[in-house]
Amino acid sequence: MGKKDKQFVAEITPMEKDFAQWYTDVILKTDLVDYSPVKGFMVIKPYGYAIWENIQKYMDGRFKDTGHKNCYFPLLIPESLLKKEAEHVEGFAPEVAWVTHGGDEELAERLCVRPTSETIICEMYSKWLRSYRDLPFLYNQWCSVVRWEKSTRPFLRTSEFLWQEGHTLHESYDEAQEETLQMLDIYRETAEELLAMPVVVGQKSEKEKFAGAYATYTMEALMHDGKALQAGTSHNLGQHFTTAFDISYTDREGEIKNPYHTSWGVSTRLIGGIIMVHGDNRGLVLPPGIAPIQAVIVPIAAHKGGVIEKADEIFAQFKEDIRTEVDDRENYSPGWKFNEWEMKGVPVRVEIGPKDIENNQAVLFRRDTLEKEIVPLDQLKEKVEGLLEDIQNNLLLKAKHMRDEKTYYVKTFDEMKDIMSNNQGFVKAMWCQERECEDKIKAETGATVRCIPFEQENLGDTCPFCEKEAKVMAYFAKAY
RNA sequence: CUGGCUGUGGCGCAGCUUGGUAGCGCGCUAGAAUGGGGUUCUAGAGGUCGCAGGUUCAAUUCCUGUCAGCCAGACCA
Repeated sequence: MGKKDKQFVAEITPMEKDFAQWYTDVILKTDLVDYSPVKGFMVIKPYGYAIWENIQKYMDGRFKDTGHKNCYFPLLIPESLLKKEAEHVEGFAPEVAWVTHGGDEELAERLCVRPTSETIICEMYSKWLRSYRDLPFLYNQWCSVVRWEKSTRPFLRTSEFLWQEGHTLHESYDEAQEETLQMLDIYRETAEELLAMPVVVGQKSEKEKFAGAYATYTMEALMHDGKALQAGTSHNLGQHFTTAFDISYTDREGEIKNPYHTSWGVSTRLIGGIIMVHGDNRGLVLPPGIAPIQAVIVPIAAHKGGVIEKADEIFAQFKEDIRTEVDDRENYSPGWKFNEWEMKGVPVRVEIGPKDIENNQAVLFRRDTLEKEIVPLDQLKEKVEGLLEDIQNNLLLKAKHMRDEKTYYVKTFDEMKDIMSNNQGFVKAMWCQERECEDKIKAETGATVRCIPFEQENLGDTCPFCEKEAKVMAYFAKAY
């Protein structure tokens, strides 16, 4: 094999060839995660965790700006609590992990590892709430939860995953509904502005809604392979839990009332979304907003006089405002480093070598378009800052185009079958909203109702799948 | 959970059919040169073949079980 053949592609399976393998190659080779000895449990390595920290930082700020406070509830939940809300247990029981022993002694009541914390939080809320003056409760926690999954993939579906879960109580249904939609909107903005990941927002079908919810709202993103990813959900839980857990308060008129309840969450799954929305055959493409390293400085011929010094100088100039690193490793060639950092998705690369120093310039490379540009040193920082902004915007645009290209309108069941077997992507179609019809679509095409979008379009009067009267327009897709 | 494939130094693989206790490439370590798209030379280190049983004088190789990974379903954030 000649020099020219030894390219990046040798490392990563092209996505057109095998998308699943591409994903696995990318996450392992870019050091985001590793497999642990326990099935379905992943180790998030520093480079992957840094992405999560950036997501956390942004979202935590948004939560606090809207009046929420963080707290922490226990990992273990007594079985009796989990069972209090009937629909909820039924939904989660099959995937719950149980603690049955403390040391050698069997516990009198087994404890489940939280699959989500509604029950334990409601138990505590019932102790805390007394008066309408105490409302609203606006709490959030950052933690991990465990769901014993049958087939797992790092970030997309793991038995343990990191997330945040907000749990709020309100006086009225309207207020709870407003909270539910407000949080979904914050999720949408996070996806679009921070992750450059366009999403469709709307309501889940009865079948797909959260176990125990009155209504579930969701944001759905479309991946490069045409599959949809549920990227975040916000639930209006009505009074289902607050009555089951006997959470009550005295209202303004002196009457005992149950409050209205919401919960909402996003998880490390978002990272899987970023990878599959922006990535290409060279590896990751990280939006500057969450990239652990926004700019990497690669010194060329670093042993020559002044090069390292100049690289350090640029670093010092950048570091306050741009997450920057100097790659001064001596044992790798510049070409090797270029490929390495491209694979790791660093948005901007600064190349600085003897020739540049002579000309008072540096070479800038942007990961999204793979373009190079020569820039005078005195404009370098502002140019990089501009590039980062530009890349962030461009990634969102590109992703929107990709999604639009893979979004279809469907008027007949045959068209739907055709799209699901070939192209794959989002399908917009009218729908009767009946469970039976939903099951049939799933069985015959593999697609599920992703959501009933807030932005409705009228495509006709009949449901193309069962010929009954259509009630709404819905998005359908195969999902992760 | 069902079906298929896989498991051999850090990574990717060969060897197994016809049992006789391991080999290649990359990486790693040391030194030197090189350095603008995965650089070259020299010298080294490193595995008992996922795990547990079984068959056999002898198992990486054959058999059984089990664990883990991948793919496709079913189920689910």
